[in-house]
Amino acid sequence: MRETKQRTAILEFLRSKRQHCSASEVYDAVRVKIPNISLGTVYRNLGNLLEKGEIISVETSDKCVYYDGFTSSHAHFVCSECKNIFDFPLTLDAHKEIDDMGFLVENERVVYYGKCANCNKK
Amino acid sequence: MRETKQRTAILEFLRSKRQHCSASEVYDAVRVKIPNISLGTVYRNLGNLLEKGEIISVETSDKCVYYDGFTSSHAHFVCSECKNIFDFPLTLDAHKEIDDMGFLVENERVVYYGKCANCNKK
DNA sequence: GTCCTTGCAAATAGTTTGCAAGCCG
DNA sequence: CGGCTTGCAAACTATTTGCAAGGAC
Repeated sequence: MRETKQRTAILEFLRSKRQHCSASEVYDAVRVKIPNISLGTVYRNLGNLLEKGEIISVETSDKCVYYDGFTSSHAHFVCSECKNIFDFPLTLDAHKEIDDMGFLVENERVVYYGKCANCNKK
Repeated sequence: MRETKQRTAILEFLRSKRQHCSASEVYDAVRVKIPNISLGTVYRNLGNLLEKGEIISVETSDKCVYYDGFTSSHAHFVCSECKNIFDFPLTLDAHKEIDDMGFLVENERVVYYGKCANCNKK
């Protein structure tokens, strides 16, 4: 994978922004630095980075995919009210039972849906 | 929610088929019984049933959503090799810590990606 | 009869892709 | 230089939606 200013900018943005972003949010943000970058390039790079494990993705009930530059295993909580996404640590032995059956877990995605502490109070 | 033959057929199919299906698989299956049912109707009903909690959905790395008529909480394992989706029970206290922080978990989605026991052997 | 639901077809929208030009190594 | 990468725009594809006709209650 070659290092290009486009790819670097995308990765830097996702890592600096401690929040989950859709492709078009990444596009808008990176366009500040590289005004003529194209959406296609953003998608291609997000795909590459995902494949190399440099970023991860989260599916919400929205139709679009969210990307996250913080890759260490963690669970996501999606608030149905304020739409924020929160991070939580993952319980380590969650898939022990599955391992024991001979399955190889390469990746796990844990997403909780509900109301965050703040919205739940109201 | 009115009971229509379309909705009944869709739900029956998803419940009888102990497997996860995309909208178009549901469409194809239901079309055997109701030849002139439309894809739009399938999508509308899947949406309704999802909202009422009569079915659940799974996102895989594919771009389409899979539906499941077996609604009791369970985790999914998606095999990257044979593309099959396996069900596993969920550890019950997985989100205790999140509850304790005042968050309300209404729904949880746990998906493991990797190689199933069979493909892992090869 | 009311109004939710359907079939149809057109519209959306996120994402992917083909291609010629550009740039990294 | 070679070939991965880009910008652009057109193509795709899953899903949604407007509308008039149909059917459940």
